Amino acid sequence: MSKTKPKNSANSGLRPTSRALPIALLRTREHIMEPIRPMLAEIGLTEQKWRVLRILTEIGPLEQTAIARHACLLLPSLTRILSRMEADGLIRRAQDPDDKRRSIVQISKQGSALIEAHQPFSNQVYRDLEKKYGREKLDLLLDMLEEIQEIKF
Amino acid sequence: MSKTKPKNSANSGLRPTSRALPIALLRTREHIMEPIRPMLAEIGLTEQKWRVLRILTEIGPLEQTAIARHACLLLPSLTRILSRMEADGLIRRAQDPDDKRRSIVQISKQGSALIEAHQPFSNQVYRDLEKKYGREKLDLLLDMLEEIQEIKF
DNA sequence: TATTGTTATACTCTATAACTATA
DNA sequence: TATAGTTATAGAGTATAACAATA
Repeated sequence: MSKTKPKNSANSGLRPTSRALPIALLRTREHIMEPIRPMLAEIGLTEQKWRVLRILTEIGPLEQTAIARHACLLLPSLTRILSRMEADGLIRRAQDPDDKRRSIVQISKQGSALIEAHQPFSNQVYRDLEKKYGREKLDLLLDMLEEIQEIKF
Repeated sequence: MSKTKPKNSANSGLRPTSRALPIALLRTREHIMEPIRPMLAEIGLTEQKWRVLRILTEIGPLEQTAIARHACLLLPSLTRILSRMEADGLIRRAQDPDDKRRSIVQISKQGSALIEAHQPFSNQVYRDLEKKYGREKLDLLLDMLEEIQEIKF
């Protein structure tokens, strides 16, 4: 019934790390990613590249500043990542004719094929999570996470 | 009432990224970290070093394998991080007399002082979050995150 | 034989600033 | 003047393997 308190020494008034949101989010993410990482390693994609492909699949052709925002990447990082992905044939870049500073990034057939080939695995991981955690609770959690992201600090 | 669906092209049966838990967790964490990062930069700590200090404060002297697990770091990364932190006087390492393979890491006075000096800021960020998001909801969210971390995949 | 931690290596990401081209 | 993206650079983290010391 009663939770065991950490028997610590110098913890004067600081929340335990399990109740510190940034750390809790990180640990949860690491835990969730554990079964997913071997799959990404197998198809030779970093998590970052994977996110870029997912976002391009979801939204469609997109300028780089927007991709960086959606994928939680800095623009200089994205530049390098996209160069490599373009060389690997996963995406294409084209100058925006209306604003020549912009370049529009689009997923390639090969990139789409990679996403599609992975989809059964991804869905299976998700179903497993639904089964072990509960569909409604998972849905609620995703709602709650979205709501936090809308807060202005 | 009805949620607006993303008007995308090739999104055949894949969850939107906002409903993919690893991405949602990452975005939420980035959003939360935004006001915290300038503070860390000011005191010259990376997020990783900050986590190590927090964990040592919470649990007390700890061997490196355990720190790595709690802080979501690989052991080789931790080795380098601790070397630097030891040189900077933030932690101390001592060989475990009972098992000479192990080394026990302990936070130093200077490290504790850094944590303490930061505490008002940390608490303020947390209160701000409670105020804008709701204390009960935040507590529920932390409970839910802890529960996910206990799932066996 | 297995475990703790270190070292080595190659790759990747982060963070910041300076820069180019365009608006 | 401001913005989109690139390049440069220094620092840091990731991932894997090999290793030494100890159990």
